[in-house]
Amino acid sequence: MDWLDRNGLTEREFLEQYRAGDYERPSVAADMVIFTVTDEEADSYRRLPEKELRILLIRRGGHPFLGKWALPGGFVQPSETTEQAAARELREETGVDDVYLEQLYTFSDIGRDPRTWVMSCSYMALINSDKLELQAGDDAADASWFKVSYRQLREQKELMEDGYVKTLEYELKLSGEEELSAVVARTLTVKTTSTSTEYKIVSNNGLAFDHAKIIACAIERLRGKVNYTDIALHLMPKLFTLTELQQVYEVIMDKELLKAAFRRKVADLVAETDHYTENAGHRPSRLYRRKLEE
Amino acid sequence: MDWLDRNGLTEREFLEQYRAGDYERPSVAADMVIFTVTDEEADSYRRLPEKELRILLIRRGGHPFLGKWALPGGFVQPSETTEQAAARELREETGVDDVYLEQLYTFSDIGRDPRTWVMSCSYMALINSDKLELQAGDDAADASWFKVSYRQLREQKELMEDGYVKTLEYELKLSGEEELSAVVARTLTVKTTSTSTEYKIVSNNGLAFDHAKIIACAIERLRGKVNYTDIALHLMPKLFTLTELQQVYEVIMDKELLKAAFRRKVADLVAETDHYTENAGHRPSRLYRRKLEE
DNA sequence: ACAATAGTGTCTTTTAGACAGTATTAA
DNA sequence: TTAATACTGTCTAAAAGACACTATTGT
Repeated sequence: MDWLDRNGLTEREFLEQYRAGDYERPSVAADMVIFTVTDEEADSYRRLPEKELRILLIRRGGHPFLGKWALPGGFVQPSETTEQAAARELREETGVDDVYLEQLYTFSDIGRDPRTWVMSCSYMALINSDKLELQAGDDAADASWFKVSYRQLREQKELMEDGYVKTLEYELKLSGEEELSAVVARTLTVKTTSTSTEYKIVSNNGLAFDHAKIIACAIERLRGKVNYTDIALHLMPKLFTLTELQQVYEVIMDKELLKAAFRRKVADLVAETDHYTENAGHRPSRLYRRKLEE
Repeated sequence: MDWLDRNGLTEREFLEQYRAGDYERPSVAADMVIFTVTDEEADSYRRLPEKELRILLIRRGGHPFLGKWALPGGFVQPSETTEQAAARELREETGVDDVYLEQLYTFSDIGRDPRTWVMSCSYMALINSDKLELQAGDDAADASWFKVSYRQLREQKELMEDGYVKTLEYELKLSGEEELSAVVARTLTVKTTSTSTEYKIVSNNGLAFDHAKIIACAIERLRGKVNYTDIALHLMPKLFTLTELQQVYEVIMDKELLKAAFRRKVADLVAETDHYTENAGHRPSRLYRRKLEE
């Protein structure tokens, strides 16, 4: 059936004569928060190394934000989806393919890019330290992994006639080649009729664009999902001990967990192997792998 | 400090001479899944009316997809964020303002709009039946509320060398002025190294563009959040009974709940009032309102 | 021997599920 | 009186939190 529109055109005829209007269009970038977990140097030969949560940043070589650190990313091409663009950037930046990738949020504040109208469709990637090794031969001029810390600083609640406004301030600290920091405020406006959340960058030291917001968004998503999905297992190497897995949960949540309860909880996310750690300076530990079934 | 780039320009100079490149840019639309809950007619004077979950669709008056039903939405202007665009569309379509609004996902499949390169930044809005009343005087030519049903049809698991692929098919049925239906498949690819999810429209009867996917995404978000947030309360009028609230949870989850457990669970999301239902043909019920604190 | 981690057992507390029983209204 | 919903109490089962105890290694 070929329906005619008010000009008497079929759909095919309409599409043939269609020309994109002259109205302005935004550029759309795919920006990525790439997480990994690395080992800190151990204090003593007996002690286990501590885990660190790290993200990849790239020092900007041109204006705007020359010299500041930005998330890896780039503009989406007409021949690809935002997800494909993110995967492409990931490959270009880290040489890594086939990893966990999840869309986070699309940021579109006006003026977020001083050059022109640019939206950022942001993604989170999780890669494990195994894959990180390969990345030795990357050509990214000034890319570097930064240790992440994200802590609540302040909480404030202001009552209104019709509800209240709650402001939570978080401090984001990134330690690596330089020390970067930012304060991001999450404002929760609760009214009888509606609820809305807004993120704002309160202060920013060394990060480009609104990337502090994007990083905060990624950490919150990661923290939220860790407790009810197997997402954290994408940060683990092929074989790992349950203690290592617990350390990863702890570094993500920034909170200590009880061993027995933790093991019960992850029991059906992992499968045991017959391998053990060796030469650890203490009792060997069974190695596990991610369980696919279930 | 004014850093110079490799061409010896300060940031201000750079921005002054900057001109957006000639590369192609996408149009970005903000499309909305607007949910509300309405009462079905009661069978008997004693019986409570059943609740229905409904979304707003608009019949397309021009190509492409002439005559098909589409989500309310429109292109984002350079002077607004995607969220502002969504709020503007919502106001235009329903006359309603100040409601719960949440960004869902940005869809960017190539060819999703046959006219040109268009991404859709999708939003979910929840409005209560109180506000719906006002909407009488809307001028939307062919807008109509459709009852939503979304049920799993089939589950299939295919083992691979390196993991498995699980396909879940859901049937989306929309009943209103017409009967629309679509089957959306969620494909979960689980490999040792990565996990990814993909949505695909298997069949589609009466919906425009990839909107079946967007609606499926919205329902899944709504279902996911109902159990651990107070999101469902945004679908309730100012005053409501706990049974009504339970009906709303049930119609969202498409699942019956036990009364005692339900009441315990929502106990600290609501505040009791001194009002009661009247003339119900049975024992009156206490009316509650959404609790803002906590 | 000992310093460290590995791993398990069990008690308590909290939360969820199940179901039955009593209460109250309009017609 | 009756057909309906309103509301509460209590038992059980499952999950989470807390902590203590035993086990095993390399130096």
